[in-house]
Amino acid sequence: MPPRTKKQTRRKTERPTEILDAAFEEFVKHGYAATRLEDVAARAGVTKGTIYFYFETKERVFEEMIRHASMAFFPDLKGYAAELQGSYTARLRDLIVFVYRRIADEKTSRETLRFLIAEGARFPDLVERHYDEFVQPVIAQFQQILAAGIAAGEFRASSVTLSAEIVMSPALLLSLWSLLFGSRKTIDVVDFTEASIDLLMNGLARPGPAGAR
Amino acid sequence: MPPRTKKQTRRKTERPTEILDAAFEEFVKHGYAATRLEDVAARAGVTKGTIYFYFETKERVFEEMIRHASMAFFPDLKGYAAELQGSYTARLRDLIVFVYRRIADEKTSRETLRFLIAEGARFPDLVERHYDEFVQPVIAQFQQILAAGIAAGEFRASSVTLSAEIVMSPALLLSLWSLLFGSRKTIDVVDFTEASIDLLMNGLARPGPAGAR
Amino acid sequence: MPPRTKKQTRRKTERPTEILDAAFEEFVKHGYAATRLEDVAARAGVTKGTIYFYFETKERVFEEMIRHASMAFFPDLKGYAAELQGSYTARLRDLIVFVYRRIADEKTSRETLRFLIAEGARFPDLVERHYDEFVQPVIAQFQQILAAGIAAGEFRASSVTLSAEIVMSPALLLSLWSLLFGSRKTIDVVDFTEASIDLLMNGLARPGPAGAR
Amino acid sequence: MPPRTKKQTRRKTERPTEILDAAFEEFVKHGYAATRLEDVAARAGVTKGTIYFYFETKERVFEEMIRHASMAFFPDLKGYAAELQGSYTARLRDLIVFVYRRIADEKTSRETLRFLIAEGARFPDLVERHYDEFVQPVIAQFQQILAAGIAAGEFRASSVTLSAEIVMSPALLLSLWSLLFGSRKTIDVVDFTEASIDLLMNGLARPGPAGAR
DNA sequence: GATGAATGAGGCTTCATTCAT
DNA sequence: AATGAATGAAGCCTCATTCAT
Repeated sequence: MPPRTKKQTRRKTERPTEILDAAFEEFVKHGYAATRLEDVAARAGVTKGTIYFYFETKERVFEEMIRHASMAFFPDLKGYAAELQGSYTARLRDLIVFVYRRIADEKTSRETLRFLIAEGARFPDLVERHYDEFVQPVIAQFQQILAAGIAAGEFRASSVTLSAEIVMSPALLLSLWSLLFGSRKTIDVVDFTEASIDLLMNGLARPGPAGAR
Repeated sequence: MPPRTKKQTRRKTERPTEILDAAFEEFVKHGYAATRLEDVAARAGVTKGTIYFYFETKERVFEEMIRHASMAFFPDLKGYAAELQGSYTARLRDLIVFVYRRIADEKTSRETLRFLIAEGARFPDLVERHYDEFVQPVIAQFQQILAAGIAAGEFRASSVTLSAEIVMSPALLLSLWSLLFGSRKTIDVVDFTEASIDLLMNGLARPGPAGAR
Repeated sequence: MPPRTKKQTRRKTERPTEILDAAFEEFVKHGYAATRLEDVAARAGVTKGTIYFYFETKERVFEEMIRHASMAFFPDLKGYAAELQGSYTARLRDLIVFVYRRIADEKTSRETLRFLIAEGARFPDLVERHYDEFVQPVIAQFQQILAAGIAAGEFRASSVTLSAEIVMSPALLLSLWSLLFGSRKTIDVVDFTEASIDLLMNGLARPGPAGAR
Repeated sequence: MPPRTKKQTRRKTERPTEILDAAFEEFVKHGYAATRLEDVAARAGVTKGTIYFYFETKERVFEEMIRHASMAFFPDLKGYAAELQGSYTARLRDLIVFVYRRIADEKTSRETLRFLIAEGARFPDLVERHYDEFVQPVIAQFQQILAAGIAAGEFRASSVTLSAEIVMSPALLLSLWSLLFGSRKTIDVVDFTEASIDLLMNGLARPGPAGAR
């Protein structure tokens, strides 16, 4: 097997990915409008023309980049949730830790959130897609545990319906915080998560004889 | 004093404001980069040149517009907080309703959040300023009530410190939700707020003999 | 009256015309596609941007240039035809000389013909407009004289209808000749016109007792 | 010889022709500059690279395409003219019908005319070649009949020299008409040809006692 | 012979900014 | 104060051309 063929082949297949990776970095640095495709090309080690060989327009590059970047978000969500064991309290905690980490800690999901907020109006399909693929499923997982926990008598059944969105709120705040203040004002993710869980678990707990916790 | 002069004067004074109002609308519609100063001028009923009479650059227009838009956010926060009465639970609830409404319900603050997320890297001073003027003070108010409530034995003293940011999380999620999905996926603000308060109050409550609530 | 104002005013009014004149020259030299708007601008003594202040796209420049160039074609056709006097033979001759000169001799109409042939598919409206404003009226004038001449017994009434287009044919051949061969293969316009007229007049003449001529 | 080789060979031989045929269609549709070699390739069922295997540049493709297209114009002109019989009037009529049909009726010659008019400046050799191979010979044939007819006393000897170009004029007008107006404004070719011949024959006729016709 | 990935010069178009009036 | 004509830098995109396989 001659190395050339291999390299060529690898190239042809990987070029789009390399371009999208480069695009992610540049779009993160400058935002959609201020990013020059020429810089993306340079970062990817190709020239302008090559980008247009694989993508029709700058908008398409952006769209595909988002698609590419979000592939790694929750490939395992369903599998993870399905394997959760123990009390619902424990399951909820595990899921929270898992999801918070993904949302708040990872640059990719954080910056994708920024892109969607900033350019959502220009790319409504992307927003829609993210809702269907990530937001809705995550909420569904939380909802399921919450409902099961209530049914099992482990969680308090409130007069008002606790929406799963509330459970996710702190994670989004962490993400937002990072987007806005970067490293200038730091919130300790672990502490913050713990505090959120603490509050939530107490809020969910049934007012039992000794404050079930 | 002839009426002309008066009208003239009024005009002169209001021009910058009119321009900034127009700028807000255009920047909301297209984002910073995609907004054309010409459109801002047209919306304000002036010509491009006029904008440059009042503002040095497009960036300045943007900055001033944010400044202008955020003037109305919390002019009364301290006054409001100072007048709060009743149990700390009641005070906390009142403050939450007050703040949530401001953050989640008003287009101005919502879109300002979008601007800061989208263009914060280009305008770090604006972000800094918003932290100092709005984020920090709001947090401080919450912190204060929380601390007082704990001191008074009304709130549970947790092993982990409940940061005020957590209390604000649901409001930001509402805001984000609106920024991302607009009117497509609606969350009922009142219900959501009630549920958040319900959860929070239970989470804060001391595990008393009968589940204080 | 200060000279500045005058110059300014003159400029504002004449700029589009100056640009179109420059455009004509450049389009003639290189054709539509190969003409660079930057060269047009340079020739007009302005910069690229100025062209876009007056015209939306390159296509618009082209269209307007054609419109502008063709203004001078036959502003006086009807007036000229109306003033024709003498026998129909004489009138026909005069009209032929008048029209041939315009079509065959003038660079403007010649090059416009080239533009329409070359780019007509891209600018169907222009072609349509030229038919309505120039082709059809010219034909009508010829038709009228021919009909009147026949009615007056001056021209032979043929079994086949002599269309006016035939009368114009030699003029178009001259024009084409010039477009194709430029100055390389010259046809003497005056001689050619005379020969055409000679042939036509004999062709039209009634086979009278002594060969009316 | 295995069939493959045969097919292969046939292919190899026909490839350039297939490409030129495809090029003709594309150049007709979009003109020289706006035609993409990629589209030519696609139409020919090959890839861009293949075109460059057979032709050096786009200009060469164009030149060869014109050469190829014009092969079928008048392969038989001399033969045809040589075989003409009967009176010179009859011969002239036959030649006219023959030539008009070729010039006015066939898409290939018509579009070639358009190419020469549109791009002649860029390809002066092509124009020269067409003059030598088609224009001049056709004119020569007409000239010959005309001269012979005059010499034979069948045609009138005018004081002005009747150039053969005049005889061809109506055919070119038909061609032009089609180039400009396509099928929108139609001229009936047969009627028009008849009328042209009618006029010409009368114009050429000697003013005999009874108007020879 | 044929492919198709890659190149890069070149041109159209946009728009923030200037400035004479 | 305000206008609006004019500028020119900058970026997207096209496509003829090349070349390794």
